Amino acid sequence: MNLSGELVAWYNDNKRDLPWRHTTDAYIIWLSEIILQQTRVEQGLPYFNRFTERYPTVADFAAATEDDILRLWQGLGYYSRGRNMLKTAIQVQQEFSGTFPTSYLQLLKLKGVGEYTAAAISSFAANEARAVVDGNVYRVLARIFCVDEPINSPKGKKLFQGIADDVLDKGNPAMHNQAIMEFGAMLCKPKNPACGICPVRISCVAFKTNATTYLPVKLNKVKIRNRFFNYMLITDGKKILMNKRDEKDIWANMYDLPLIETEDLIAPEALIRLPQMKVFGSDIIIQDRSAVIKHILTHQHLYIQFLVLTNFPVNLQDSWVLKDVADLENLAMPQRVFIFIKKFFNF
DNA sequence: TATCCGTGGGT
DNA sequence: TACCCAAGGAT
Repeated sequence: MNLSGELVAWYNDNKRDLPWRHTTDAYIIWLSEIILQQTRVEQGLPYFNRFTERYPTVADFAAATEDDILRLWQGLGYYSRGRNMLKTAIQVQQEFSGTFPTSYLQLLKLKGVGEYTAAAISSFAANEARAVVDGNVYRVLARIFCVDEPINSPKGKKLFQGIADDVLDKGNPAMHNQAIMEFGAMLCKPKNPACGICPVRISCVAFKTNATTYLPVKLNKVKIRNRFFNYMLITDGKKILMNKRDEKDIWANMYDLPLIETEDLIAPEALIRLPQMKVFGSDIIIQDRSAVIKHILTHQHLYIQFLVLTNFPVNLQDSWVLKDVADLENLAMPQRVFIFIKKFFNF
Protein backbone atom coordinates (compact mmCIF):
# COMPACT_ATOMS: atom_id res chain seq x y z
CA MET A 1 0.00 0.00 0.00
CA ASN A 2 1.24 3.50 -0.74
CA LEU A 3 1.69 6.19 1.91
CA SER A 4 -1.71 7.80 1.42
CA GLY A 5 -3.38 4.40 1.61
CA GLU A 6 -1.62 3.61 4.88
CA LEU A 7 -2.60 6.94 6.40
CA VAL A 8 -6.23 6.61 5.29
CA ALA A 9 -6.42 3.08 6.67
CA TRP A 10 -5.06 4.32 9.98
CA TYR A 11 -7.52 7.21 9.89
CA ASN A 12 -10.52 4.98 9.37
CA ASP A 13 -9.58 2.97 12.45
CA ASN A 14 -8.57 5.86 14.71
CA LYS A 15 -10.35 9.07 13.72
CA ARG A 16 -12.17 11.20 16.25
CA ASP A 17 -15.86 11.79 15.75
CA LEU A 18 -15.97 15.53 15.08
CA PRO A 19 -19.10 17.42 13.99
CA TRP A 20 -17.59 19.13 10.94
CA ARG A 21 -16.75 15.72 9.51
CA HIS A 22 -20.43 14.96 9.01
CA THR A 23 -21.12 17.66 6.44
CA THR A 24 -20.12 18.88 2.98
CA ASP A 25 -21.70 22.30 3.57
CA ALA A 26 -18.90 24.69 2.59
CA TYR A 27 -20.16 27.33 5.03
CA ILE A 28 -20.03 24.96 8.00
CA ILE A 29 -16.62 23.66 6.94
CA TRP A 30 -15.34 27.21 6.54
CA LEU A 31 -16.60 28.02 10.04
CA SER A 32 -14.72 25.05 11.47
CA GLU A 33 -11.53 25.76 9.54
CA ILE A 34 -11.27 29.39 10.60
CA ILE A 35 -12.01 28.52 14.22
CA LEU A 36 -9.36 25.79 14.18
CA GLN A 37 -6.57 27.97 12.78
CA GLN A 38 -3.77 27.86 15.36
CA THR A 39 -6.27 26.36 17.78
CA ARG A 40 -6.64 22.93 19.35
CA VAL A 41 -9.74 20.92 18.54
CA GLU A 42 -10.74 20.76 22.23
CA GLN A 43 -10.55 24.53 22.53
CA GLY A 44 -12.38 25.27 19.27
CA LEU A 45 -15.16 22.70 19.53
CA PRO A 46 -17.48 24.61 21.91
CA TYR A 47 -17.07 27.74 19.77
CA PHE A 48 -17.97 25.77 16.64
CA ASN A 49 -21.14 24.57 18.33
CA ARG A 50 -22.09 28.07 19.44
CA PHE A 51 -21.47 29.62 16.03
CA THR A 52 -23.36 26.98 14.07
CA GLU A 53 -26.29 27.25 16.45
CA ARG A 54 -26.39 31.04 16.39
CA TYR A 55 -25.66 31.36 12.67
CA PRO A 56 -26.94 28.26 10.83
CA THR A 57 -26.36 29.79 7.39
CA VAL A 58 -23.90 32.24 5.89
CA ALA A 59 -26.82 34.67 5.43
CA ASP A 60 -27.42 34.61 9.17
CA PHE A 61 -23.75 35.27 9.74
CA ALA A 62 -23.69 38.16 7.27
CA ALA A 63 -26.54 39.83 9.16
CA ALA A 64 -24.60 39.93 12.42
CA THR A 65 -22.70 42.91 13.80
CA GLU A 66 -18.99 42.95 14.50
CA ASP A 67 -19.74 43.35 18.22
CA ASP A 68 -21.90 40.21 18.10
CA ILE A 69 -19.19 38.18 16.41
CA LEU A 70 -16.42 39.38 18.70
CA ARG A 71 -18.53 38.64 21.76
CA LEU A 72 -19.14 35.09 20.60
CA TRP A 73 -15.45 34.77 19.69
CA GLN A 74 -14.29 36.05 23.08
CA GLY A 75 -11.66 33.82 24.65
CA LEU A 76 -10.59 32.14 21.42
CA GLY A 77 -7.84 34.62 20.52
CA TYR A 78 -6.59 35.94 17.18
CA TYR A 79 -9.70 38.08 16.94
CA SER A 80 -9.00 39.25 13.39
CA ARG A 81 -10.30 35.83 12.37
CA GLY A 82 -13.73 36.75 13.64
CA ARG A 83 -13.66 40.21 12.09
CA ASN A 84 -12.54 38.77 8.75
CA MET A 85 -15.31 36.17 8.86
CA LEU A 86 -17.94 38.87 8.93
CA LYS A 87 -16.31 40.55 5.93
CA THR A 88 -16.28 37.22 4.12
CA ALA A 89 -19.90 36.42 4.94
CA ILE A 90 -20.94 39.78 3.51
CA GLN A 91 -18.67 39.22 0.51
CA VAL A 92 -20.38 35.89 -0.14
CA GLN A 93 -23.75 37.64 -0.20
CA GLN A 94 -22.55 40.32 -2.59
CA GLU A 95 -20.08 38.58 -4.89
CA PHE A 96 -21.27 34.98 -4.78
CA SER A 97 -25.04 35.52 -4.58
CA GLY A 98 -25.17 34.03 -1.12
CA THR A 99 -23.72 30.67 -2.15
CA PHE A 100 -20.51 29.82 -0.34
CA PRO A 101 -17.80 29.09 -2.93
CA THR A 102 -16.19 25.64 -3.02
CA SER A 103 -13.42 26.03 -5.57
CA TYR A 104 -9.87 26.62 -4.39
CA LEU A 105 -9.29 29.70 -6.52
CA GLN A 106 -12.53 31.36 -5.47
CA LEU A 107 -11.94 30.55 -1.83
CA LEU A 108 -8.54 32.25 -1.97
CA LYS A 109 -10.32 35.55 -2.65
CA LEU A 110 -11.99 35.47 0.75
CA LYS A 111 -10.62 37.43 3.70
CA GLY A 112 -8.92 35.14 6.19
CA VAL A 113 -8.70 32.23 3.74
CA GLY A 114 -5.15 31.34 2.71
CA GLU A 115 -3.67 28.37 0.89
CA TYR A 116 -4.24 25.91 3.71
CA THR A 117 -7.86 26.87 4.34
CA ALA A 118 -8.72 27.03 0.63
CA ALA A 119 -7.28 23.56 0.12
CA ALA A 120 -9.16 22.24 3.14
CA ILE A 121 -12.56 23.63 2.20
CA SER A 122 -12.31 22.79 -1.51
CA SER A 123 -11.28 19.22 -0.78
CA PHE A 124 -13.76 18.59 2.04
CA ALA A 125 -16.74 20.29 0.40
CA ALA A 126 -16.16 19.44 -3.26
CA ASN A 127 -13.44 16.77 -3.31
CA GLU A 128 -11.13 19.09 -5.25
CA ALA A 129 -7.62 17.63 -5.44
CA ARG A 130 -5.72 20.17 -3.34
CA ALA A 131 -3.20 19.08 -0.74
CA VAL A 132 -3.43 20.77 2.64
CA VAL A 133 -0.23 21.83 4.35
CA ASP A 134 -0.70 22.75 7.97
CA GLY A 135 1.46 22.30 11.04
CA ASN A 136 0.62 18.62 11.20
CA VAL A 137 1.48 18.00 7.57
CA TYR A 138 4.84 19.78 7.88
CA ARG A 139 5.73 17.54 10.78
CA VAL A 140 4.55 14.26 9.23
CA LEU A 141 6.28 14.89 5.91
CA ALA A 142 9.47 16.24 7.50
CA ARG A 143 9.80 13.03 9.50
CA ILE A 144 8.76 10.44 6.93
CA PHE A 145 11.08 11.89 4.30
CA CYS A 146 13.60 13.28 6.78
CA VAL A 147 13.55 16.81 5.36
CA ASP A 148 15.54 19.30 7.42
CA GLU A 149 14.70 22.37 5.34
CA PRO A 150 13.13 24.90 7.76
CA ILE A 151 9.36 24.82 7.43
CA ASN A 152 9.04 28.56 7.96
CA SER A 153 11.38 29.64 5.18
CA PRO A 154 9.96 30.47 1.73
CA LYS A 155 12.10 27.69 0.26
CA GLY A 156 10.85 25.22 2.85
CA LYS A 157 7.22 26.12 2.29
CA LYS A 158 7.50 25.51 -1.44
CA LEU A 159 9.38 22.29 -0.88
CA PHE A 160 6.80 20.88 1.53
CA GLN A 161 3.86 21.97 -0.62
CA GLY A 162 5.49 20.06 -3.49
CA ILE A 163 5.94 16.94 -1.39
CA ALA A 164 2.36 17.21 -0.13
CA ASP A 165 1.12 17.51 -3.72
CA ASP A 166 3.09 14.38 -4.70
CA VAL A 167 1.79 12.37 -1.77
CA LEU A 168 -1.84 13.44 -2.25
CA ASP A 169 -4.19 10.74 -3.49
CA LYS A 170 -5.90 12.68 -6.29
CA GLY A 171 -8.74 10.20 -6.32
CA ASN A 172 -9.46 10.63 -2.63
CA PRO A 173 -8.37 14.12 -1.59
CA ALA A 174 -10.89 14.78 1.19
CA MET A 175 -10.14 11.59 3.08
CA HIS A 176 -6.42 11.90 2.41
CA ASN A 177 -6.25 15.42 3.81
CA GLN A 178 -8.26 14.52 6.90
CA ALA A 179 -6.11 11.45 7.41
CA ILE A 180 -2.69 13.10 7.26
CA MET A 181 -3.75 15.90 9.63
CA GLU A 182 -5.38 13.55 12.12
CA PHE A 183 -2.32 11.33 11.95
CA GLY A 184 -0.11 14.28 12.83
CA ALA A 185 -2.37 15.44 15.63
CA MET A 186 -2.93 12.06 17.26
CA LEU A 187 0.09 9.88 16.52
CA CYS A 188 2.97 11.81 14.93
CA LYS A 189 2.85 14.40 17.69
CA PRO A 190 5.48 17.12 18.23
CA LYS A 191 6.68 15.58 21.50
CA ASN A 192 6.81 11.84 22.14
CA PRO A 193 5.33 10.58 18.88
CA ALA A 194 3.87 7.08 19.10
CA CYS A 195 6.39 5.53 16.74
CA GLY A 196 5.91 2.15 18.45
CA ILE A 197 2.44 1.77 16.96
CA CYS A 198 3.02 3.80 13.79
CA PRO A 199 1.80 2.08 10.61
CA VAL A 200 4.40 3.81 8.42
CA ARG A 201 7.48 3.58 10.63
CA ILE A 202 9.02 1.02 8.26
CA SER A 203 9.26 3.69 5.60
CA CYS A 204 9.83 6.63 7.95
CA VAL A 205 13.38 7.88 7.39
CA ALA A 206 13.43 9.92 10.60
CA PHE A 207 12.43 6.84 12.59
CA LYS A 208 15.14 4.76 10.97
CA THR A 209 17.79 7.39 11.68
CA ASN A 210 16.45 8.32 15.12
CA ALA A 211 15.84 11.92 14.00
CA THR A 212 12.18 12.45 14.86
CA THR A 213 13.06 14.66 17.84
CA TYR A 214 14.87 17.14 15.59
CA LEU A 215 12.19 17.40 12.95
CA PRO A 216 10.63 19.52 11.67
CA VAL A 217 13.25 22.29 11.68
CA LYS A 218 11.99 25.77 12.42
CA LEU A 219 13.96 29.01 12.37
CA ASN A 220 13.63 32.50 13.79
CA LYS A 221 12.44 32.55 17.33
CA VAL A 222 9.99 35.36 17.91
CA LYS A 223 11.14 38.47 19.70
CA ILE A 224 9.11 39.30 22.77
CA ARG A 225 8.21 42.76 23.96
CA ASN A 226 7.25 43.55 27.54
CA ARG A 227 4.33 45.90 28.12
CA PHE A 228 2.78 47.21 31.30
CA PHE A 229 -0.96 47.81 31.38
CA ASN A 230 -2.52 49.71 34.24
CA TYR A 231 -6.29 49.51 34.06
CA MET A 232 -8.69 51.80 35.92
CA LEU A 233 -12.00 50.39 37.02
CA ILE A 234 -14.44 53.21 37.68
CA THR A 235 -18.04 52.45 38.50
CA ASP A 236 -20.98 53.57 40.62
CA GLY A 237 -22.35 50.05 40.66
CA LYS A 238 -24.78 50.64 37.80
CA LYS A 239 -22.59 52.24 35.16
CA ILE A 240 -18.98 51.51 34.34
CA LEU A 241 -16.45 53.38 32.28
CA MET A 242 -15.23 51.23 29.40
CA ASN A 243 -12.73 51.83 26.60
CA LYS A 244 -13.21 50.80 22.97
CA ARG A 245 -9.85 49.80 21.54
CA ASP A 246 -8.77 50.94 18.09
CA GLU A 247 -7.83 48.83 15.10
CA LYS A 248 -4.07 49.04 15.26
CA ASP A 249 -3.07 47.30 18.44
CA ILE A 250 -3.89 43.95 20.04
CA TRP A 251 -7.54 43.20 20.81
CA ALA A 252 -8.71 45.44 17.94
CA ASN A 253 -12.21 46.90 18.30
CA MET A 254 -12.83 45.12 21.58
CA TYR A 255 -13.71 46.68 24.91
CA ASP A 256 -11.39 47.03 27.85
CA LEU A 257 -11.02 49.59 30.64
CA PRO A 258 -9.43 53.03 30.65
CA LEU A 259 -5.75 52.27 30.34
CA ILE A 260 -2.46 53.90 31.27
CA GLU A 261 0.42 52.08 29.66
CA THR A 262 3.80 52.55 31.30
CA GLU A 263 7.38 51.73 30.32
CA ASP A 264 7.89 49.62 33.40
CA LEU A 265 6.21 48.07 36.34
CA ILE A 266 4.91 50.84 38.56
CA ALA A 267 3.42 50.92 42.05
CA PRO A 268 -0.14 52.27 42.25
CA GLU A 269 0.95 55.13 44.51
CA ALA A 270 3.48 56.31 41.95
CA LEU A 271 1.13 55.65 39.06
CA ILE A 272 -1.59 58.00 40.26
CA ARG A 273 0.90 60.87 40.35
CA LEU A 274 1.74 60.55 36.65
CA PRO A 275 0.61 63.43 34.44
CA GLN A 276 -1.45 61.03 32.26
CA MET A 277 -3.59 60.33 35.29
CA LYS A 278 -4.98 63.88 35.26
CA VAL A 279 -7.80 62.73 32.97
CA PHE A 280 -9.18 60.86 35.95
CA GLY A 281 -9.40 64.07 37.98
CA SER A 282 -7.43 65.37 40.92
CA ASP A 283 -7.10 63.77 44.35
CA ILE A 284 -7.37 60.25 43.02
CA ILE A 285 -8.27 57.67 45.61
CA ILE A 286 -7.36 54.02 45.12
CA GLN A 287 -10.19 52.00 46.55
CA ASP A 288 -8.70 48.65 45.63
CA ARG A 289 -5.99 47.07 43.54
CA SER A 290 -5.21 43.71 41.99
CA ALA A 291 -1.97 41.82 41.98
CA VAL A 292 0.13 42.12 38.84
CA ILE A 293 -1.00 39.50 36.35
CA LYS A 294 1.31 38.20 33.67
CA HIS A 295 -0.54 37.58 30.42
CA ILE A 296 1.40 35.93 27.62
CA LEU A 297 0.75 36.65 23.95
CA THR A 298 2.68 35.44 20.95
CA HIS A 299 4.90 38.52 20.67
CA GLN A 300 4.23 40.33 23.91
CA HIS A 301 4.30 39.70 27.61
CA LEU A 302 1.73 41.86 29.33
CA TYR A 303 2.00 42.79 32.97
CA ILE A 304 -1.48 43.86 33.94
CA GLN A 305 -2.73 45.45 37.11
CA PHE A 306 -6.19 46.79 37.90
CA LEU A 307 -6.89 49.77 40.13
CA VAL A 308 -10.36 50.51 41.41
CA LEU A 309 -10.82 54.27 41.64
CA THR A 310 -13.54 56.23 43.34
CA ASN A 311 -13.05 59.36 41.27
CA PHE A 312 -15.22 59.97 38.27
CA PRO A 313 -13.29 61.59 35.41
CA VAL A 314 -14.25 65.07 34.29
CA ASN A 315 -12.90 64.86 30.78
CA LEU A 316 -14.02 61.74 28.91
CA GLN A 317 -11.62 60.55 26.23
CA ASP A 318 -12.99 59.90 22.74
CA SER A 319 -12.59 56.15 23.08
CA TRP A 320 -14.32 55.99 26.45
CA VAL A 321 -17.89 54.93 26.73
CA LEU A 322 -20.21 54.58 29.69
CA LYS A 323 -21.85 51.16 29.82
CA ASP A 324 -24.52 49.58 31.97
CA VAL A 325 -23.07 47.01 34.32
CA ALA A 326 -26.07 44.81 33.55
CA ASP A 327 -25.06 44.83 29.89
CA LEU A 328 -21.41 43.88 30.39
CA GLU A 329 -21.91 40.28 29.43
CA ASN A 330 -22.75 41.40 25.91
CA LEU A 331 -19.46 43.23 25.40
CA ALA A 332 -16.48 41.54 23.77
CA MET A 333 -13.49 41.92 26.05
CA PRO A 334 -10.00 40.46 26.19
CA GLN A 335 -10.14 37.38 28.35
CA ARG A 336 -8.01 38.75 31.19
CA VAL A 337 -10.07 41.94 31.48
CA PHE A 338 -13.30 39.97 31.31
CA ILE A 339 -12.20 37.70 34.15
CA PHE A 340 -11.40 40.63 36.43
CA ILE A 341 -14.63 42.49 35.72
CA LYS A 342 -16.71 39.34 36.05
CA LYS A 343 -15.17 38.67 39.44
CA PHE A 344 -15.53 42.29 40.55
CA PHE A 345 -19.26 42.41 39.84
CA ASN A 346 -19.78 38.76 40.67
CA PHE A 347 -21.80 37.86 37.56
C1' DT B 1 10.16 38.91 4.33
C1' DA B 2 9.77 39.58 9.14
C1' DT B 3 6.50 40.74 12.29
C1' DC B 4 2.12 40.83 14.21
C1' DC B 5 -2.08 38.69 16.01
C1' DG B 6 -4.59 35.23 21.82
C1' DT B 7 -5.27 31.73 24.59
C1' DG B 8 -4.57 27.41 26.82
C1' DG B 9 -2.40 22.91 27.39
C1' DG B 10 1.73 20.02 27.57
C1' DT B 11 6.45 19.04 29.03
C1' DT C 1 10.01 28.31 35.09
C1' DA C 2 10.30 28.73 30.49
C1' DC C 3 9.40 27.13 26.32
C1' DC C 4 6.83 24.86 22.64
C1' DC C 5 3.03 24.83 19.73
C1' DA C 6 -1.92 24.36 18.01
C1' DA C 7 -6.51 22.55 11.25
C1' DG C 8 -2.57 30.21 9.54
C1' DG C 9 -3.18 34.68 7.46
C1' DA C 10 -2.42 39.67 6.76
C1' DT C 11 0.60 43.28 6.26
